[in-house]
Amino acid sequence: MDSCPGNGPKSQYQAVRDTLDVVSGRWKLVILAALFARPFRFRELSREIGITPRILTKELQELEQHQLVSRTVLDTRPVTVEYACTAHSRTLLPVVQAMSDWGYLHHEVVVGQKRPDDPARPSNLGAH
Amino acid sequence: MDSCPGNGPKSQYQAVRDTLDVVSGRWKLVILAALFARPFRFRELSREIGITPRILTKELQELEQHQLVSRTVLDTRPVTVEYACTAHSRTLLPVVQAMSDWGYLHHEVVVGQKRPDDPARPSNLGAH
DNA sequence: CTGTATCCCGTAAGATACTG
DNA sequence: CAGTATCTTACGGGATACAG
Repeated sequence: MDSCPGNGPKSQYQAVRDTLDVVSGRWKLVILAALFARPFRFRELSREIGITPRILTKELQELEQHQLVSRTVLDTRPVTVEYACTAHSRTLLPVVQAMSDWGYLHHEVVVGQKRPDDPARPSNLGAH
Repeated sequence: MDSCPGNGPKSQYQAVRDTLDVVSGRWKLVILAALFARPFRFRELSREIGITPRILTKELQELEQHQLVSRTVLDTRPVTVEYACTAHSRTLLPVVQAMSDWGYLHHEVVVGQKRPDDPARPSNLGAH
């Protein structure tokens, strides 16, 4: 209420910062985007998005601490681990969706052309 | 469509990455959030969000290169410079809005209480 | 006031190899 | 397969002082 009417002026920035603190780096939102589609096993996820094991481990641990991914050890032979999104992480879907949408848009603006496999802008994030 | 039905599987991650490449770091989206409310002068913006001049310069330059902020030199004495959001940057509003919303939500979840000045969740981003 | 110039540090993140 | 251990590099980002 210092300069602009209405409410929560600076806390608005703080809210953005709070979110950035949780999904910082250039991997967490990509990981979540993948897990929104379907669960993945460790190695599978690693290859899917092109991230090295070391980084993936760290990112997944941080996401787990924030209740944004679930880790399930499957009783297979050899043991496999499945990572999936959580109810809480699903509240981040609008963020990921908005970023995904904008990524397409910006690509068109900058490159001036659409991507090959882009029928009519999917939006199939929560479609598993 | 390697594994999941529908369309654009991996390009979805790529779209998120494209966006992250543009708004990376923990300042650009905060800067845009501020400029969505109203234009700011350099020093004013620096103080508003608590960022040092050096970083602010760099961030603004990068945003300018992506056509996400406009820089206007005002003929005052001494000279002042006004930064404002652009038409293109306004397309990022959903991203910033989603992040802002989630920041509030997450704060409530984690801290278990709302902020002082939070009547009913504002959403006054594009309200200038 | 609007920036720039240094100096400096912590950490994100990649490469590679290895263990259970 | 799921992860860990090092080692290394790049860069984001802060402090401070200075210039136009």
